[in-house]
Amino acid sequence: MSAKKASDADPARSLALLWGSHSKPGRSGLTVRSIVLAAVELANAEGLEAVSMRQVAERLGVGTMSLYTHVPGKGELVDLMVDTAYGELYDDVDAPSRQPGGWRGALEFVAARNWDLYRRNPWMLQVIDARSTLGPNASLKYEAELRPLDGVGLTDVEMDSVLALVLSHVQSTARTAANQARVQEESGMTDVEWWVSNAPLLDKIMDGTRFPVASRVGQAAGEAHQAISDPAHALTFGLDRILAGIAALIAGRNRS
Amino acid sequence: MSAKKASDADPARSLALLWGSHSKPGRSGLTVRSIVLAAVELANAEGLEAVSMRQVAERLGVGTMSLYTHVPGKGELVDLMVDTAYGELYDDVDAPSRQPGGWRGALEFVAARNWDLYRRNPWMLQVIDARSTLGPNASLKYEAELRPLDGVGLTDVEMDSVLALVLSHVQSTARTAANQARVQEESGMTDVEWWVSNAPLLDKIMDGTRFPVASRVGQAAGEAHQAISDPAHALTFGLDRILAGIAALIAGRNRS
DNA sequence: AGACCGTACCGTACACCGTACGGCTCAGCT
DNA sequence: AGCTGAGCCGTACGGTGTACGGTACGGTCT
Repeated sequence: MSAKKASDADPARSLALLWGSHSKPGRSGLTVRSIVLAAVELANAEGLEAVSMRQVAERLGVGTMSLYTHVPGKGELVDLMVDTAYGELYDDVDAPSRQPGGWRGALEFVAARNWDLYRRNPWMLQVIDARSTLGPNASLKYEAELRPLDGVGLTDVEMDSVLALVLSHVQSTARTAANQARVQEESGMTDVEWWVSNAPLLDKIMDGTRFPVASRVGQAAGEAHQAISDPAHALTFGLDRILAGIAALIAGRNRS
Repeated sequence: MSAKKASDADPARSLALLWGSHSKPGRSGLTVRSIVLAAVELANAEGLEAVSMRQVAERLGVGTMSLYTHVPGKGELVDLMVDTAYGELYDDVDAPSRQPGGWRGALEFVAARNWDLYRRNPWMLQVIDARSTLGPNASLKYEAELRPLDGVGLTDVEMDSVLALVLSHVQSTARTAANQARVQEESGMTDVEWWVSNAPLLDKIMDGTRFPVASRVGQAAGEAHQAISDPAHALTFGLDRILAGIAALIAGRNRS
């Protein structure tokens, strides 16, 4: 009944690896660090689905099973990949706080940095949803992103909620963008090309009789964005609304 | 170079299946409909990863390869599953428009219905990100959700952006909730249990010296939600901010 | 009634995945 | 010089999607 499904990471093992000091070069140059780096490179070059133990090993010129001497399993390896990627985010823990524009400028900076992170490492979006084993870089990220919200009039719980909302928006938009890019790459067709090629069929489907508003709005949005969806626009549009909503909350807190 | 990666759906085939009238009972009772239904049941009962061609076939008391007579491949099957699930959403195309509270009440209704959809069919969250082949039910959904936004002062493009923002928020929150539930189920531990059991280690990590704000806020949020994150709270908190931001936009449009 | 044929059905096979197990090789210490 | 323990890895198992080729049956025409 308590099935251990498949390649799930053991949180305790991951934590130990994440915070431990692994510096045993071995006799064929294999290290936890080198394995994780190879896996990340592979993920960015050929997508997360290409990250198999066999492929990572091959990239390192090493037998598949050798990896298991340094890493308990694939799940833990993925946890390590995530924290490594988080390391790119901020130069130091006060980078967001240093931004001009107060909490608003800081949140815009945080959103932009996270957006860049996901654009550079699209594989994270397929992985984050699994769990969040908090390694050193993830912890630093949390601290760095919370600091500019400290002392603006929000409660501690509200600070967490506000940050979570902004991050959730960025992640969701980045996911859409990544999927769109992937589909285009796989099909070799841009959104526009796909749309015009399937237009006759879609016209029959989306006839203005049954779906008047949808066909009108879909048409307008499609022409405006030259695509089914425009992630960059969705990012700024959504962020603007969200920040306005947050500003109202803060104003209310400070007024009372 | 133009690699067909794995089990990706061919959009054209999916569209044909989605809109076509497939009603050929075959000689062992096998139908596109029955296959899709079995797959959805399986996904809800044992998770999306349990939906393999073999398992679906077994559930139907049929050989694995027999499915391929009715469905081109797994990708297309998943597309069919998604549109089937969308069928649960609204009784008719004017259900959201009938809600009290104007556009705001309608959007809250839309958010609630989509939230329920994802809670009932968590597998959709692992699938949606793949692509969005628009079947009949998806089209009806789009129309139903846009109608209450028609004539409130937004441009057509803004209507699309506003709806996308709300749906994106719900989906993102539902994803977090589903992952949390899955982790708890797999580990047999609630968030609280996990937290207290890993507390000593986490205390050493999140010491108030290096991460003062994070440890303080994390503590407060954890105690308030009795979990690492509280999806239900995140849903309403975020929706409130977003709707406030949208209200500001609409007010600006109507003032000018 | 008998023959035919298209389609539904399915058994087998292939290439991939994660990883358990057991054996080999060699660095470093005694 | 000899031993030991750790690094390394070849093989094997059960899972995946699906290509291929063969079987068996329902409906139609003679």
